[in-house]
Formats: sequence, C-alpha cells, structure tokens
Amino acid sequence: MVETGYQPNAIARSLKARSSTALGILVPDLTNPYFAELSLWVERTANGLGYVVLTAHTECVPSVEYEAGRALVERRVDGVIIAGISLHSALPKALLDRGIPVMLVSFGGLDDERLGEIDHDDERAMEAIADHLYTLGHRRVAFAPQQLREHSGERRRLGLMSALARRGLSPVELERATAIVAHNDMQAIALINQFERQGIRVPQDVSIVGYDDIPMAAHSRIDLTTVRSNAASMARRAVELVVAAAREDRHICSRDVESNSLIIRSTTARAAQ
Amino acid sequence: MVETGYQPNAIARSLKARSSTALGILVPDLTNPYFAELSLWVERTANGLGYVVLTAHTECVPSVEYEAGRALVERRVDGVIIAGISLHSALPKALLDRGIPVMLVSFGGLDDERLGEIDHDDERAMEAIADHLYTLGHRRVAFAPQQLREHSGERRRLGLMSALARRGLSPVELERATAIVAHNDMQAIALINQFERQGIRVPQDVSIVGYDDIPMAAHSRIDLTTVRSNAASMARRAVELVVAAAREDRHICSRDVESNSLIIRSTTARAAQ
DNA sequence: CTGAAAGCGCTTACAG
DNA sequence: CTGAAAGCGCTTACAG
Repeated sequence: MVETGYQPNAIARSLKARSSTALGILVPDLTNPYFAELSLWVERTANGLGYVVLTAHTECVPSVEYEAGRALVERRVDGVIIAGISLHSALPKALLDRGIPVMLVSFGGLDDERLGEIDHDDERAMEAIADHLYTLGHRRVAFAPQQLREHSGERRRLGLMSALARRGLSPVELERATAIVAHNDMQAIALINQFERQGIRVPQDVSIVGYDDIPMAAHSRIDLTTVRSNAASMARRAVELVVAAAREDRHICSRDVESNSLIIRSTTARAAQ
Repeated sequence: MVETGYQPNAIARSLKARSSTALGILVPDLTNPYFAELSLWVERTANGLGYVVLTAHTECVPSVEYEAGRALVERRVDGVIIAGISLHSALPKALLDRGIPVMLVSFGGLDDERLGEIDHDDERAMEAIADHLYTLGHRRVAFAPQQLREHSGERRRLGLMSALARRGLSPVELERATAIVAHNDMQAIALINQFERQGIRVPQDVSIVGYDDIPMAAHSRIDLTTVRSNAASMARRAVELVVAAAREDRHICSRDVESNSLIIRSTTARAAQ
C-alpha cells in the first residue's frame, strides 16, 4: 500500500463526507508523563477506530488554546478531547456550539450539559491523603500548587482544605509544613529536588504526597506516596465516547467520576516533632 | 473567531491547493521524556508556521509504522518527521518516492540522498564516556540496550565497543560489569531501580551512564552521568527544513550531526576493586 | 447492474 | 475591477 499503487485522497473524501475522521486533543504539558500517557492512549485508540489525532500543546495559555481551537475548527475535526484548559475558557462552549463533541478528560466541572466528562474524584483522594497524614501525626500541612493556571487546578487544594478543616486543621505555609501535598507527581518530585538541594530531608524533615502515580513515582529512589490514576483507561473511554457521538452526530452528554486510591510509599513518614 | 462567525473550511482549501499544511511525526515512545520534548517542539514550531501535526506513536513496530505511514499518505501530509523507526523499514523510501519530504531527527544513516537528517554523533559521545570510565579505573564495562528494535539502535553499542577496543578492553556481561552504559536515560534510570531493589548500590557497586539528559537526570535523587542532547533545537530545525522543502516542492537532502557533551554527575565513581 | 453526473467548499484563472 | 465558472478528488444518488 505505502510502497506503491493508489492511495485514495482522504482530503477529497473528507470534503464529500463532511467528516474529517480526525480528532483534536488539547494537552497542557506533554512533558508531564501523565499527559504523555494520556495522549499516547488517545492516539492509539483513535487510530484503531480509523481516526487521526491532531495534538495541540497548550500549557493552558489562553492565546495558544484559542489558536489551537481555531485550527481544529478550520480543519473540521470530528471531536475534541481536552485534557486541561485555562480558567474561564470559552473554547469548550464554542466548539459545542459548532456541533463538535467535546470530551473533558482528567478534569471537569465545566457545567455544560452537552460535554462529556471523565473526572477524578479529587475530594475523596484528598480525604484519603488527609487521613493518612493525620494518622502519621502531621498537623501542619501545606498544599503545593502546579505552575499551570488550569481549570480545576484549585480543586485539589480546596479538597485538601476541607479535609483538613474536618480535622480541625487549617493549612500552613510551605516553609512551616511537616507535610506537603503537591498538585501532581511532577510537582512533588520537583519539591523533593528543591528540598534535598537545601539539605532538607524527605521524609525525615518533611513528608511529600503526589498525585497521578506516574511510572517514576514507583522508582526506588523516589518511591513517592501518591494517588493512582489510570490514564490509559480514561483515554480509551474518552475516545470511544467522542467517536460514538461524532458518528451519531450528537453531543456526548455524559459524566464519569473515577475513584483513585492512595498508594503509600516512603515519602511520607511520622511527623518529626 | 472560534466563538462565532465564519471559519473557512481548511479541507476544501487543502483539496484545491493540493497541500494539507499538515505534517506527520513518527515517534517511538512518547513515554520517554526525550521523545515527548522532541514532539512538543515539533508541534510548537509547526503551529507557528501554520502547520498542524499528526502524531503517530509507533514503538518501532513495523505493522504500526506501516499503518501510520498509510494514514499519513492518505491524508496527504506535506512532510514527515521520523524520530525513530524499525530496522530495515521501507517507509522512508516509500514516502520519498511519493514526493513527500522526510526528515530523520535524532538518528540517521538511512542512506538515501533525498532525506534530511539531524543526527547525534554517537561515536564521539561513546568515546567521551569510555574515556571517563577508563579514567575512573573501570575495566569491565557493559552496554545496556533499549527495548525498542530501532534503526541506529546498535550504533551506541558499536561506538562503545570501538572506544573500549581502543583501550584494549572488550565488553563484559551486565552481571560482571563495574560500569554500565545504557542506551538512554530511561534505560539507565530503570537499571538504577533494578539494581537498588536487589541491594546493589549505584555508584558504589556499579557505575551507570545514560544518554539524552532528560530533566529527571538532573534530579538530586538520580543525578545521572549522561550525554546532553538538545531535543528542542533539533526539533525546531527539523520542522524548518521540512516546511521549507514542502513549500518548494523538493526533498530536503541535508545532513547535520550534533556533538553532544558528557555531563558528569554522581552515578559514576571510581571502580570498586 | 453499470456508468456518467452532481456536489462537498474552497481557490484561481478568466471573461465581462 | 468584479463576478461567474472551472476544478481539486472523492462519493453517492440517479439515469440508462
């Protein structure tokens, strides 16, 4: 096929069929293995269904998202998967209004009936983390946000705050904390690096918790306490839902919430003092 | 633009213009941060030039590469960037024969005048590694290959073998080695994990060297001796070359070799005995 | 059942 | 300078 002979022109077919058999994906940061795995599985699943994937790496920068959205609309993608987006972005609604099915994966709460969502149960995860840390004797707990200004980026923080409040605790500054909950594993791993370069030991001086359970979290030298999240299965389901909706020319209108379990490893230990 | 109003149909325009303003990228493993950064910059640079990127994650499996190639040809991409491919693949030639400019990035040696290549100088890097290890007193050195059966996948091994031979050494089995050179950082980091879980210490019992200098290699807990390679600049240049060739309707026909320097960190130490 | 024609939505070359 | 027509390469509905 590739080597020789006739290859039908998919562009002409798309024009006639009014379907590009292409999907768009908006991903905040491919450098984060969690998003890399998510897009890997989106791509793999889509290919299996005869779709091609247009990847846009947005870093949650509104102008980049806007341009990416414009490109996806111009190229008439049959559906869009969003793995993260800036706060208050008008993009999802704009896409939906044009009849393009939109699937949010690994976040949610955008409040449009027409969306598809596969979200994490962050509240529950934060409750499990608070319980774990409280049991270890931690009373000064801090939250380390991510760099990206992402929708739902505050949700883990808020979830942790509530869980602490239920135990009569209020959050403290990073510097005063005996335990730090990071927005995700990449952030947690970066914190370990920062602390250890200053001579602050993890977990002897400070406990650290991540979120995602990226492969590196299980490494002997990191061995991070974290929340397991199954990027592969979320990605597969997300693609199946968008493709089904695209083929039936409708919106997705569904909401899933994944419960993620806490994986206790060695970056959390009993509070020092 | 996205929110409302007319958006020209890029499919119709492509059909008329006989140009899709789309590029394809074949990447072996997005899970490897080196390839993730490479494709991130390919995508970013391409977007800046008005191109969209179709990503195919191949794992160097011939059947997957074949399908991906077919999809890219059907969709009439204006150029293809290959970041890794299986041994003896017929794909590059097939694409070139169809008039599609092809750029190999981070490997090379495919011997077709029409190709563009930005390759690593692996020989030189392996010489620097051999020198470093020899100076530290290592006489039993092993090579740890990658999992992927990739073209040029043997080149680092062969480069190391020659460099060892120049010092009167021949390679040893992994088990007998006092120093191990891994095909890349991911492999090196995986080795550290394996060894340490068996109680073998790095670098006290065995020294380990990587290749790529992914961000994790600079982490305090990994601190890997490795070879620095600039994925971002290679990716940018690769896209510029394919796009220029595509616009002028010609092949790329150029060869670049990057010299990468050895970064000495703490996974290499004096040989034990 | 086979084959010619119309049309997808653009762009571009040409006629008025 | 403006506007109608042709054509990119398919698919599909229709005429023969």
